[in-house]
Amino acid sequence: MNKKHTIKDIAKLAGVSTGTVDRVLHNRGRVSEEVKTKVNAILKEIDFQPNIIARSLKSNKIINIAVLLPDPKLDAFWSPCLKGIKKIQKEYKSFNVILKTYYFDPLDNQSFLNSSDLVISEKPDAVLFTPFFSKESKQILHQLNELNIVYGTFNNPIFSNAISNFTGPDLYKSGRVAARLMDLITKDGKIIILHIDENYENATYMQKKELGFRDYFNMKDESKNKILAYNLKHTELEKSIGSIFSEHSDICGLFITTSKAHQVINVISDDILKHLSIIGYDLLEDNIKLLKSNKLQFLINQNPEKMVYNGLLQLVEFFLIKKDIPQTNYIPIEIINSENFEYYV
Amino acid sequence: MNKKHTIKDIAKLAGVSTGTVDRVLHNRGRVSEEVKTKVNAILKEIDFQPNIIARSLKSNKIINIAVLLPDPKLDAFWSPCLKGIKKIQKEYKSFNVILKTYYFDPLDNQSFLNSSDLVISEKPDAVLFTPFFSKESKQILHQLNELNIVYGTFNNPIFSNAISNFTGPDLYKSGRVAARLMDLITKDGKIIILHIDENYENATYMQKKELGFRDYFNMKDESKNKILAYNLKHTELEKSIGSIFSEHSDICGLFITTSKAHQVINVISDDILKHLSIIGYDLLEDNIKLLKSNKLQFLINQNPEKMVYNGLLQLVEFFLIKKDIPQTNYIPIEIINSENFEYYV
DNA sequence: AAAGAGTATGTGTTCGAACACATTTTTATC
DNA sequence: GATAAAAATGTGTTCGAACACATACTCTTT
Repeated sequence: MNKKHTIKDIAKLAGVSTGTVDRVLHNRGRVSEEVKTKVNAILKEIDFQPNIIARSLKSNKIINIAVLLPDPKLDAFWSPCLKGIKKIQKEYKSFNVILKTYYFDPLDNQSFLNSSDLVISEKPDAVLFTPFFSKESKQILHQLNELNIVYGTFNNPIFSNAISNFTGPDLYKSGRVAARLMDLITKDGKIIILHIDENYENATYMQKKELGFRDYFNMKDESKNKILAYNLKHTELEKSIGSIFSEHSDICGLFITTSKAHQVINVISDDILKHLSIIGYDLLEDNIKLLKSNKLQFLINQNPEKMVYNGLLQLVEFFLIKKDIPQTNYIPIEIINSENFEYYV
Repeated sequence: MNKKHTIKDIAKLAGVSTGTVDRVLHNRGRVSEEVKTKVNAILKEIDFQPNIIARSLKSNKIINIAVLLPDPKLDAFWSPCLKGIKKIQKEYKSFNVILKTYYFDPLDNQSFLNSSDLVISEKPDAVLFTPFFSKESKQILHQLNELNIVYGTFNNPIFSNAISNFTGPDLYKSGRVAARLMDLITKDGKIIILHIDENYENATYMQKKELGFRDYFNMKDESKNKILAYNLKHTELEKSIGSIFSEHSDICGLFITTSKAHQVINVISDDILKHLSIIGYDLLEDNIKLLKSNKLQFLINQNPEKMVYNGLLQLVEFFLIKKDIPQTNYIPIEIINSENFEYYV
């Protein structure tokens, strides 16, 4: 009953030739309304799924997809992305899918534009990119739309009313997950939220994490904790952290909204650390070391590999099986502690 | 440069026909040593990778895979497995992969044997099954080996020296993950490990979780907690739990090693619950309710869907691309709290 | 040297969908 | 109603690998 149907079967059922079925399937050429309706009815009835194998064997179309992301050499957070790219490449090689990777300097918005120009000049069929700098990203989106290039974005959302596609974490939820963890592992005292980043746009979406974090605590009846937030530059970390701790004596928790927890912890003395609960982001080697030595209690994994993998999968399936590309595709917010990190690296 | 080569190219290069190339590739029929060497040299030189698309289009071999697991209607833990099965089915339908699911009663080892007999009588190419009852499972393994049926096991390991394949959690690690969580959310007091299950074999591997859990605490310098373990039957839960709590006054944490946390929590009064930290397993509806209402702090997700998906993937890839089947394939130990569960259900 | 067996190699069809091309049917125009 | 143009539909080839079948070549054996 789960028999595979072919266009031949459908042709027979509809009393037409395979060519006509093909025309109906692809809205190619002309078919009389009457026949069209009949074939479509049959297609629907038996839920016809064309054999992708045969399809991609025949069509020698090559699907070129470009991936644009910050250079992993400049920020280690991005290096797991390469695994996701390789995985897709391997799985879809026989389907004539070709991926090409382009980097930019995450501290330099001109470099972002240059790389995107290069991407666009090569006229790929689709582009997956990190909308790292929001103003420039909107510019790129505009170009891609003009040229009818399919695209997806990943890692951070971009606030644009242009119809977009995004694969990544729900930042608000991410903050709530951290808050729940923090709530469970701290007693009374102040909790400090630290945003460490000099990129303004980046800071914008860090705010979402903060909002989620605060909301969790606000929604609780008892407010055992007072929550304060700071924006710090990583170049002045030691000084800033020092002054925060001298100003507040009863800090019980730190929530670091970026992958830079290791930089923060490095400038805090062990004496103080002993009484602190710290939650950070991302499985960088330096962060994992701290997890192992119990200086850091939890990491939240944004899973860059999965982001890229899922993002690319959507694009690939759009071409291969004409699957719609969803507006947003949230990936799981993964809680990591000292005992389960190895499954995620 | 990364040009795709076909057997036709190779035939031309070697000055033979495609039929001969085919014979060399598959060691089928007879080919003179001379030609064989020559063709092999060319195959190696250009690193020939046959087009799996074309291969599976042509080969009308149907790959029949049977999946044997407890009836989800009798134990809800198993129902996510069906999603994993459907996913593989959909992805590999065009590759002529056909899956068939068989159930057994998890409380009845005869039913397990009956179902496995049925599976074997249908002579599938491969079988993925839960070795739920260990003695019977060894018997099944033996039969499968005799009949040269490829197989994989999932969910729980089976302790047999027969070469096997297992997809599932590292139970020891799972215990450690729980222990780390428990350590962070409890202060001084007793921690109770509860095994709830009437199946002896099942209990055997629950021991592994207990060992991991205990080891974590043993390896710490300070031993703030005393750990006790009990085996309970779910039919006598109320009585047993009652007597445990009347015997020990300073219980601060419960670690329930099965998916039955909801049953335990239901027989504990809210007054007592308020001072308890509880960690359980698996995202059953009843458990999630408790997570939401904060009566349960953490759940560890064994991700039945992923177990089945990964297990089946290994079998499918064995047939499709002759990929070796690994001995063990541990899946991530996922930490779930009230804020991130929705990504996993 | 012819017949036959065994070995080595070549050819042709197939899988299902895509698409170019061929053919038939309908419609418009005089 | 003949003819051309346009519309509708049918047929045949192709993608790359698998495999059945056909053919060619080699070596015995009489």
